[in-house]
Amino acid sequence: MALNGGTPTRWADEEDEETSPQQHQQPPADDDDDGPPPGFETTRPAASAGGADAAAEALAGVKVSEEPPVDDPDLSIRAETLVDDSPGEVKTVAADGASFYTSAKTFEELGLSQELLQGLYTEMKFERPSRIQAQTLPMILLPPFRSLIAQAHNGSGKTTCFTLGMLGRVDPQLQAPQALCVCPTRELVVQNQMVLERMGKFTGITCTSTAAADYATSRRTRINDQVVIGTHGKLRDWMQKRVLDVRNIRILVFDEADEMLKQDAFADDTVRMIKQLRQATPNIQILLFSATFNERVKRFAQKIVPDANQVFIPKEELSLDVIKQYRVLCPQGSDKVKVLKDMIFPLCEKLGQTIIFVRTRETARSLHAVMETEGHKCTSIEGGMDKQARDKVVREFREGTTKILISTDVLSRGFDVTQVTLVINFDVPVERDLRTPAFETYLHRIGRSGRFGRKGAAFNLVTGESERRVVDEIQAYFKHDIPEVPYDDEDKFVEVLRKAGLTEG
DNA sequence: AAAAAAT
Repeated sequence: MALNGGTPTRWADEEDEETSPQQHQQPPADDDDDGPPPGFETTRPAASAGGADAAAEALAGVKVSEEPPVDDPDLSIRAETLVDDSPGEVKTVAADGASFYTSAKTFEELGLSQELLQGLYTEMKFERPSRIQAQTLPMILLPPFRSLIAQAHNGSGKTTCFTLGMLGRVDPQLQAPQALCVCPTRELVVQNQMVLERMGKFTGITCTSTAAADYATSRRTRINDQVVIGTHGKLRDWMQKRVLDVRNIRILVFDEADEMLKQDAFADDTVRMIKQLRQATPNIQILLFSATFNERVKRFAQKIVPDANQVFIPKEELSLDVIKQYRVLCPQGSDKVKVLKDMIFPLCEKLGQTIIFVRTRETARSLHAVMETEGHKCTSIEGGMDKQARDKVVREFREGTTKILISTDVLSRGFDVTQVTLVINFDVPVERDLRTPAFETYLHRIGRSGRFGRKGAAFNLVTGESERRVVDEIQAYFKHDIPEVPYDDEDKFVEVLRKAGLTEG
């Protein structure tokens, strides 16, 4: 592969329109093998992570004194951090150890265009930055436009951070791709494009995506849109075919970044894409956003983007308290279906919308079939379906035409439908070995409910010893109680749902 | 064995 970095490739002859006064160092090309598997475990800690654990703990109690509009628990900042005496401000020392950032109390402080501010206020109806936005937007939008690894809770406004980041950094006069956003699923691509186009409504900035039909057929068309959003397979294809010209890309975003850096095929593509873009633009700004970064992925991210500012949340504060979580012990597998039929479906009209997560595509199909034959109306989605069918199912669910959606983990991350109040884990989330709990997946799944501080509940349907242990381990990991609800007691179900705030009476 | 791509 030409990408293998034995020699530090720097195309100094390439035009460099970067306004940043600070030339970033080329990341030390230390045995920079492709992909995570070999060099992964032996990674040295990133510079800024040295002693950061202690620092993070010391700072766990730091609060921004002014209440943000979104109820977002404490963030700890994994770069060196100090707190200014003046109220309402958090000053964060940047990864270079010299400059610092002050959290933004208003959107006005961020040097945004009038058109962009108008989009925020009139189209998005935002008033002030949420907590994660206040902290990260200055890092993203103000010189020297450093890279950023940021963790924030589900439903706390991450999308706004990177969407605004992209819009804010695009030069509206330059008709060429300048911002690139990579997502793990088609559904997220569509969703992010919708958000970006709303927010940028008055800016004239154009956006296309791999889910948009225009480019899907005509391969030779060159993309002129300033923002490009896509899944990585198709993006790589576009880059190879030179449909997508990367020479002007100044900001590269990975949504659900920990997923994109996992040791699957994703990671390889992600690392390659970063290397390729760095060759074109050495000081490209890279943003890695997710609600979850386990320790391994975190270290890998720090290696891939070593000069990044970093914002992380302690594990204990990750589990969202607003989402009430329960376990339902079902003696037989068939009792899970009974719970759906007897408890969930009859109540669904009062519940808002429900997503039922299953482990395999086959279960999604068969469970859907079973419910339909019994006269229970619902839809299902899995990655094996054709694109039009997927789009249709999602569209109907967003419109509220359908109330109950059966899904594989294709929708476990990022999918944002405000009306979802209930999540059912028909199968508890497990890793590939089918025994290890998939902690991150669990958090993302239940995070489909309780968006932006609204009510939410999650039921884990449990059959057998192995599933019970998985729930126990999830409970212990997040230090969050997952009490039992009897599978055949309708009154208890109603009571629990009422307590979770989902029904009135 | 979920997911992504395209032939």
